[in-house]
Amino acid sequence: MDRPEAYPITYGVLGLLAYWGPLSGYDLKQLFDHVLSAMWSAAHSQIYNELKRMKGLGWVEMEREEQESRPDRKVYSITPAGRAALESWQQQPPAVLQLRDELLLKMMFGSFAPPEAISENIRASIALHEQRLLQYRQTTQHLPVRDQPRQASGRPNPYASQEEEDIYFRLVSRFAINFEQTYLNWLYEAMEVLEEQNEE
Amino acid sequence: MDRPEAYPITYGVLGLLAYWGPLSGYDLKQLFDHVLSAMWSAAHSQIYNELKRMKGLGWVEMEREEQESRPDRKVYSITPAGRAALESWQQQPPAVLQLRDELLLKMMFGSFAPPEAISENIRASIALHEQRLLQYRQTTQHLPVRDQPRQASGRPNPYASQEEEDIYFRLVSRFAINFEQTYLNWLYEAMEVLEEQNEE
DNA sequence: ATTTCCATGTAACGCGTTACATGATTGG
DNA sequence: CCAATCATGTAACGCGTTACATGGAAAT
Repeated sequence: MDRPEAYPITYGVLGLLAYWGPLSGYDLKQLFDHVLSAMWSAAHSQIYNELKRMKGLGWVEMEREEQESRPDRKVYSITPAGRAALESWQQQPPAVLQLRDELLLKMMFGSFAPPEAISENIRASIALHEQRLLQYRQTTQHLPVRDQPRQASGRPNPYASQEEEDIYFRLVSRFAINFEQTYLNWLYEAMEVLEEQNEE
Repeated sequence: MDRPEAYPITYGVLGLLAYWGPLSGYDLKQLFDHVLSAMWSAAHSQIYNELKRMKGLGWVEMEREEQESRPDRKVYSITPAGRAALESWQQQPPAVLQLRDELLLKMMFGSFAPPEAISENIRASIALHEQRLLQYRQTTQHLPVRDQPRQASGRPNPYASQEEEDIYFRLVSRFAINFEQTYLNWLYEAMEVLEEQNEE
């Protein structure tokens, strides 16, 4: 059977190139951390690998920007073949969501831990998720400028206008915020339940 | 630097053995699918590997139950060393939550897809998560009987009574349900937003 | 008749993580 | 002074997934 030539993370990189325009590997890492971290994370090493893979597939092109006293920026842009691949991917059923959360796992077996250990873990988790919630609410900071050049062949995206494009971005941001709020509510509730239990 | 001798999934198996009592690899797979799937999934091949690893560490013991016309059941139970490892794990800070969701990734770049493709993906996702929500609401079906034998050396769990143990189980179940509800609400909202957009 | 359940494993493979490697510039 | 930012890669490693392997009993 054929092995797939690309994976979700490949399309994550490709999608960012389609949406944000030409970007370097470094830029892509920033975007992953600030925009996609809620649904798919990536190490910088992996991003560079995906760029190499996609260059081999002809989905992206690379142009070298020379710089002094720093490594040259290698700026990647999506090709027509890349756009076709992105569209084709969109028409295949997505893999099911996966959640991996060691805190939940520890909570599940909380009865085998000293009560202080659990409380401490919950406290740390609250701090973490409060911070994330803040970050999601002001995502637009620290993002590379979106610079989508018009090509001679017409609009690069045949499916949506600039405004319509933002609908998706807003929807996904909303999800990230909803999720963090739900998680935090649960953490606070867990904290209360466990405190009550300790008093009795 | 030392490589860790165990991973979250190792402790998932270990915790189930501590909580549910002696279990076979097959039982453990059922429990993972019905109890832990919300926070950590596992293939059966991996469970058998973890059991092997833990036996090498002395964290579990195996007893063979002979059967006719079927492979023998190998029933594993946790050892005192295993309990110590579980408790020690509980006192270390948990790794941060990770979410991987290809649907969200596709939504992010929804402007590069034919609108019908997105709607179709959302519909399928709604069906999936409605089903999961139902499952979480009636989890206690299909579970192996919990059979925690009293040992000569006293209560197996020094931290919590039977009733207190269930608090954690209930808290985590509650989380799974909250999560699915939040996800579903968002999916329905996304559906509406996209339908409105198509009408204009 | 065919799917599901019971029951246990091995083998191949690669995505994703962590660590290694380098080095000038800027801000606190 | 020291940490962070900018900037790009390679190497090692293994967790986790998918596929392979087997086969009787029971249910639909």
